[in-house]
Amino acid sequence: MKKMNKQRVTLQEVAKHAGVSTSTASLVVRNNPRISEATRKKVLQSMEDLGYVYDRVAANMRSKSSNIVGVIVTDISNTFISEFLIGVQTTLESLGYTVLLGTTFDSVDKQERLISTMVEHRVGGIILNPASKSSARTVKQLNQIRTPKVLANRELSDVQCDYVGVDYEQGAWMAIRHLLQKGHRRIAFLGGIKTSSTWIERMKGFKRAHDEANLTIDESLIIDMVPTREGGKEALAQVIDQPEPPTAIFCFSDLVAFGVIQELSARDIKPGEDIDVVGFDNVPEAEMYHPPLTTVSSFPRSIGVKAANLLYHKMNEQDEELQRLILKPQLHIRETSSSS
Amino acid sequence: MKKMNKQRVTLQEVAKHAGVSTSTASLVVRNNPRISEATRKKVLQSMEDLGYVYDRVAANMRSKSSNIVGVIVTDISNTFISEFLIGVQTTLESLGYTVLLGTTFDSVDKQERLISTMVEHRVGGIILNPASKSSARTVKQLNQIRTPKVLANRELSDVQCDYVGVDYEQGAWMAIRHLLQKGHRRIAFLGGIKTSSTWIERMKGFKRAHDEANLTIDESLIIDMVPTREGGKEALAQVIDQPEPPTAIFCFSDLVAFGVIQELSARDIKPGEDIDVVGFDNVPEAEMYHPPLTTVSSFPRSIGVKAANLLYHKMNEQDEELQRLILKPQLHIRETSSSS
DNA sequence: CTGAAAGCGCTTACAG
DNA sequence: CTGAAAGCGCTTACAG
Repeated sequence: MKKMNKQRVTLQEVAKHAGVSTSTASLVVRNNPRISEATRKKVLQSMEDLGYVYDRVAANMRSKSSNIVGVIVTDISNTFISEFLIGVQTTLESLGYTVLLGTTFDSVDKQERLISTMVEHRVGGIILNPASKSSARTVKQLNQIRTPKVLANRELSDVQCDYVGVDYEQGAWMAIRHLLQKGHRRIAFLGGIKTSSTWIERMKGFKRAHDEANLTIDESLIIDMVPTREGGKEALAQVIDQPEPPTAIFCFSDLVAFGVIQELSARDIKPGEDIDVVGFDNVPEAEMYHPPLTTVSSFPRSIGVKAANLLYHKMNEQDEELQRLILKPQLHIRETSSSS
Repeated sequence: MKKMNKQRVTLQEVAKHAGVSTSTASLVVRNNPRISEATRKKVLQSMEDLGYVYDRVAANMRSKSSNIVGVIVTDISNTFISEFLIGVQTTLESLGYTVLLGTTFDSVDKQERLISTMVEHRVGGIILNPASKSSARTVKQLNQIRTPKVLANRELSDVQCDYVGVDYEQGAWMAIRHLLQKGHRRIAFLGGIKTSSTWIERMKGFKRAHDEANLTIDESLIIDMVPTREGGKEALAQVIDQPEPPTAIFCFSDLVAFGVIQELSARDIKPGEDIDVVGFDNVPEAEMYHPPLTTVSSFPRSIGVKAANLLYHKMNEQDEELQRLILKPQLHIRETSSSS
């Protein structure tokens, strides 16, 4: 809580200096066209002379509006999220909004507090990339707040809310079908939290591809684990020493895949030769990795852009209809699954 | 600009409902201890009953304070920056502040606009990771604003401001000395903008190490280029086809090094065998890269934490003394320079 | 320990 | 096209 020592120049002082009323000065700062050119110039000159700085806080307060948007994400160090955030930011900024950022690190408690903080700060809208274990309490909280909001990357059932994300099921299906076509019959699915919609959707695709090939899934090859590099390592360790280890691995995310590959290398197992690995997200590193990682594009930046635009509409129109925007994923076949 | 349709419950209504005065209610929300337990309970109950949400905007407005801090960075997709941002965010959040985020993408114009926006939003303080080409105008703007501010990662001469960063000179010196000890005599320095303090500091270390070994620097081996993967590729291309190519490469950042390695691979030159490569930053990918990259730790997260703490002090004490916090870097020798 | 009044710096009706 | 007054939802002195 910082006390401002130096007091600001107010619009009133500007008005007095320019010899006009405060309301006239107010119209000038807001570029209202019904002010004569002469008056406008006079006021602008006074603003310059006095070093006036517009006070958006006071303005927003009185007009009961806000050009701040709250954006809550799980983890900025995750490339997928930072790309998403860039999409959100650039779009909102170009629309004249500024981003109030919160990071949950996937903690539901933190998420709850951040949502409250955002509402207390009277943001005009909220874009939320929900924590993977978002609970019934979160749902209740979200349904209560009247601030326009958009969910991104992960859907929450029972929340009446617009949503932007990728068709995870389709992405997983494409990846698995690719592996099946290569002749694999024992495919592991590593990483991700079983209760999260992002995992469930991938699982559907995983299952659908198996069903279409008349294959049953071996549950012991499905390991639920935090979607991080460490999680990937750990999940791999659990699956690789089985009597019948998998011949291919579908990873929840590229980050998980990097952990998996690292652990494979530590065991002298060569990805792309001894075992196939597929990731999800197509982060920039995937292409540069050694070996380059087969993965599914999920277009985080586009998701960000679309989420921002959607929120913008929500904020500026009384449009009641909920929207769900689902982007189509794309499979990139690289060396971790290219040898045939 | 979003108009709030549903009107909020005000503190006045809460007070009336609880049968106390507004000022008493105000003291309750601020946890002032001089309110009796009975009154407090009554008011809290009314808040609950009415679904009251504290309005920080109004509170900050009246008390002329702010618990929002503006953080302006060059690029979130850069791992160094996102790590820095995590340090800043977690620290500020634990101190009760929320972050208003701006990204300049290294554009000075954008930076200027973002600083203005932050000030107009009356942030309590600003943490700025300056764009590399920050101009005299930026300096003037920064010196004019009275908001407490801390510069991070890149120093601006002529700006009266606290600063937190790494000892880039020392880091570069360590890297070059390592290469010289390995017997290299023609070391290139690729990437980075010559006018930025981060480049200048590295150059000093580069030069000092050469001086100590009584070696002169070949200017043709120093290529100024945007510090990105692309910049690394391009810089390498300029230097590798010389009649006397370098035997080792010192890169401005790990990102540049990744570009350099990629371009080397494309030319079938093996980093760590045919040519040595050293990066700067020690991003998480450096260790995972193929081959693992020798690099210098610059501790972005610690920089973020320290910048946030420093700003916190600036905001809460009239401490006039400017501080410069310079972290010591650390050299990590890995495969791109380990064979001897 | 509690209350009535004024004010933070704007914008919003409403007059002219 | 411009002005005087009221008010956004709080907190701040100042009384009691």
